[in-house]
Amino acid sequence: MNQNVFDDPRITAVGLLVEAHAGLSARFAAQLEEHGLSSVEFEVLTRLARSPGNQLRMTDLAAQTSLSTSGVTRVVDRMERDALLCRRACPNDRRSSYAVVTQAGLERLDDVLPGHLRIIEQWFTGQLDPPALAALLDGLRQVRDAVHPGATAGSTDLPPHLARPRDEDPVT
Amino acid sequence: MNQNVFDDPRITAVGLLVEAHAGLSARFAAQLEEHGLSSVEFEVLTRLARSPGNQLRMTDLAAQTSLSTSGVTRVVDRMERDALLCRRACPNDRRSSYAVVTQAGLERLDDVLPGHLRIIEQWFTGQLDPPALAALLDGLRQVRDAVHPGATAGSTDLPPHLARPRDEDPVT
DNA sequence: ATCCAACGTTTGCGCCAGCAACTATAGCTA
DNA sequence: TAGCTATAGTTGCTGGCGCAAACGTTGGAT
Repeated sequence: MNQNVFDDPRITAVGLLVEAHAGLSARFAAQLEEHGLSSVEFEVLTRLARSPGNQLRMTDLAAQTSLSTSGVTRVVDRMERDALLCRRACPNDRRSSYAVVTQAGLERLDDVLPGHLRIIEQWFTGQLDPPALAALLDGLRQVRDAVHPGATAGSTDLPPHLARPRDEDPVT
Repeated sequence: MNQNVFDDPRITAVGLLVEAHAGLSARFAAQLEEHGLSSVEFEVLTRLARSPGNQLRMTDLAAQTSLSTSGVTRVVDRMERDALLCRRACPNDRRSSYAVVTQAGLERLDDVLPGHLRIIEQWFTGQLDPPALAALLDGLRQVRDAVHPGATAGSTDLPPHLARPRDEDPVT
């Protein structure tokens, strides 16, 4: 085993990405926990809250998160028990059901988001001057586009899966 | 709920980091699986292989990975069963034991590393021209140094799994 | 020498997630 | 209409992991 392999700049690069991600994720999780949310639950809340009618079908929710459909079933179970969202039958397709954020869920999100944004700024975006941040984000975007097929979409936000015009009623 | 919140550039930035990381991780996992390794096992192998004597104490291994000590116990159990490493009593401290990579473990690593490096180059470092890559890595390093608990020692009280006052990370 | 607090590791338990099997519905084809 | 296949969601099972308790060990204090 050649020791120098581990000094390969490619290994170093991956290490930086992984550690930056892990460090940020840990900070997020710590703040979310103060509000009684897991990272997954937070992601579910945001995905729903930004969707038309504050709702998504279970399958679409699974596609927008890193969860399988069975994982979504169980997260939604827990969050429904905690009154953060509720299931609603789909009128057109009796196989489907929507997960809909409740008022309590939206309020929880309102509680969490300011601190969440503050953390991003404190530990991530605020760590670099604007040109350096822009360069970082350009690089990340290029890697993301390469590695995440289907993530193209508008240059807008997280959900690459907006390219999933699954159902109708475009509210916003 | 204000819809514009989700278009906040800070949210976008985090989304890019998370998706780039998730995409790369998925590629890594796919290749590792071809060689019968999980990501955690690969990390354990690399951490041990680059340590003096190809060995680390369980606690130190836990500090260098994202695992708790109990997690390390179990991953070492599995890898010992698969003959990728073995435990060895610490002569100076009978509480401690070393995890030592076996020849088979080193060979497995040799099998995996070329493809691993190829994947990094194909989907990450090779996606950008050298100056852009340097800028990306500089940015990541700055964020890493900020969020990395070891680098910000003494400033905050962190959850136990974040508090890693050790020399954990010879990677970068 | 004894005590005791801290340490290293393992183990019991519970949570969470994925896979695959299952049920129910939808939609096409003839 | 009947039949076949694809789809949406849930559930049984399993494995991985963290927390906290347990156990042995260490090293310092008295």
